Amino acid sequence: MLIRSKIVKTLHGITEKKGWEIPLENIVVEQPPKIEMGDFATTLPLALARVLKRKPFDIAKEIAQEFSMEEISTVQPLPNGYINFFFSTAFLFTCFQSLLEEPKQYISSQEGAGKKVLVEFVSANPTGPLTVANGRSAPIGDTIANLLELQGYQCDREFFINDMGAKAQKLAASVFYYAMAELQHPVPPPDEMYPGDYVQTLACDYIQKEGDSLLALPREKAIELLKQFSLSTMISRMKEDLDDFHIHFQSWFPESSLHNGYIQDTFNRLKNQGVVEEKEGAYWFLTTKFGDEKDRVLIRSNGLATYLLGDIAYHRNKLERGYDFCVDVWGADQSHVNPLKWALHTLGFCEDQLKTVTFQLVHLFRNNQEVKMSKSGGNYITLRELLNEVGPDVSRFVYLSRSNEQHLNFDLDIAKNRDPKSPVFYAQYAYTRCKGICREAEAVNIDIPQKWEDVDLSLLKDPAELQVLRRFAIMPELLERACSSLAPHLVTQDIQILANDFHSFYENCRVIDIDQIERTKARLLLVISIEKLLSVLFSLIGIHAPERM
RNA sequence: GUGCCUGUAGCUUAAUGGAUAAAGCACCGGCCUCCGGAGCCGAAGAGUGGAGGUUCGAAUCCUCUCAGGCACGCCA
Repeated sequence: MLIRSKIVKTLHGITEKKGWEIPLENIVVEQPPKIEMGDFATTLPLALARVLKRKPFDIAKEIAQEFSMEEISTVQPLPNGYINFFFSTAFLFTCFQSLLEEPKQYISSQEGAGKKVLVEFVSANPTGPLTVANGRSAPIGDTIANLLELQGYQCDREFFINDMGAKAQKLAASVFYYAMAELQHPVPPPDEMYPGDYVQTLACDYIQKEGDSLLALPREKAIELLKQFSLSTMISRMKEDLDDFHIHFQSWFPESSLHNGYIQDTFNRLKNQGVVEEKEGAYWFLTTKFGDEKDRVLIRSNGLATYLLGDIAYHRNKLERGYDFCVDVWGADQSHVNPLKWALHTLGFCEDQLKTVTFQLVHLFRNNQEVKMSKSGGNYITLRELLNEVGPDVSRFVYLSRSNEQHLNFDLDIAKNRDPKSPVFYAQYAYTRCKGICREAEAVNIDIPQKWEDVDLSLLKDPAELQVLRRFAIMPELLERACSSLAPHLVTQDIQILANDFHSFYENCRVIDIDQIERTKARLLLVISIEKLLSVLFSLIGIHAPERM
């Protein structure tokens, strides 16, 4: 059990014993704003003051007297009504030892044991390349999945391929136009030409592979073949991009696989629940019943399913595959969350089974100028260009440096050229320094301890050393919070503060000192632990841990 | 016009309704005879766009307002 929940329970026990009525969930235990204020604090006396009509300080003193936990050495009631808690040295050493033995297990929990989760992200339309805008979804979804796995969930990553839409059709028609022109049999251009140079390239690639075989086919058949070719080409390119971004999906789920009656069946179920009505030749989902401003079309008057119906069917399918819940990572331009939730509710699912994470747009800056992008105008920067320019580590770190709901300003000049202003170097440098210290220790023939039994931990008593130990102790709580709030950017923050603690320790405590060999060993063990913890945290956000820089 | 998101130090950003709003960058002042100075320590700098309200307590919740972004198709 996490230490914070333990403190809450202990406090609740005291209130029960005293006959003070306060629900467990109203007991606030939080990290104080400043390190001098301890490792945890509670505002319980403030909450009780009004009910009991007593001074907060008196209540605080009374609670402090009753409070006893082996992990807590000092319980400090304060005149303003707070109670501060300080970890005991024994607890700090216990955490240190667990971290050293199994770093990943140390920061994980069994919260989600036995539960299956599907994280769906990116799912970009396969009619164009991944861009820096929809690319933001990739590290967010991947890190959320990593965090869920850390909390014990069995987690799969899935990419939904929208291969049945009008956009795919439009792309195919444009490719057809270019292909026929290339084959000296020009046809009139489609009403709407798909933008982007890659469209014409697709036509040429097809001809290179298949020759002039298109000419022998009827128009519809030719367009269909070009569609298959174009989509599979774009998808394999996206796979390559994501691969270089160190992101791997367990499954790539094509919408077409639902077009075997499953979508129709989903529609019938909704209809049977009385939330569908025929109007003007189309079938509408009566979302106004749920408070929507207007109803939504499910089946168009031409008989084709809308994107919404397809997505409803897809989510039904996901939940029927046995996942306890789904996490969807969506761009802010996706606006059908509520209709989707209402539909799932109508189909008998619980609304909590769909958790959506919305992220805002990305603004790119170069030379202090915003780089304007517009996908419909065919003017955008691809994820591939970003990867080539700044590399996957910096890209992932910057993508995760703001909360999802904030617009992200991505400064290419700072990100590239290994500019030290980029926070990723601060963190990776900490890791490199750890490695450097170990190399130095070996160079002067000091045996590097591997187990805590080999050293005298009580030699670690400098404030900077204790600060690192306290950070170790709190780390599982920080990650639990990042996971439960589906906020991957908190991990980059946790990395920053740990790196900061390490750099301070490094400046204040010289590790290698041949005149104090026992203390050197204790400090080396601390360095090794930091290195291990950083390495696990880096893997959570998918960045590399460099031995040297 | 309607809906959603966002306005915090010169800049980029933190802050599960709680303590004197926290960091980094830039600026200023210190720190390498010693494990990588891509670092550390210190100083200065905001009362959270504005106005009300709820609360013992608000950057956080509510109302109004100003500013920016996105979405508002029988597109996906």
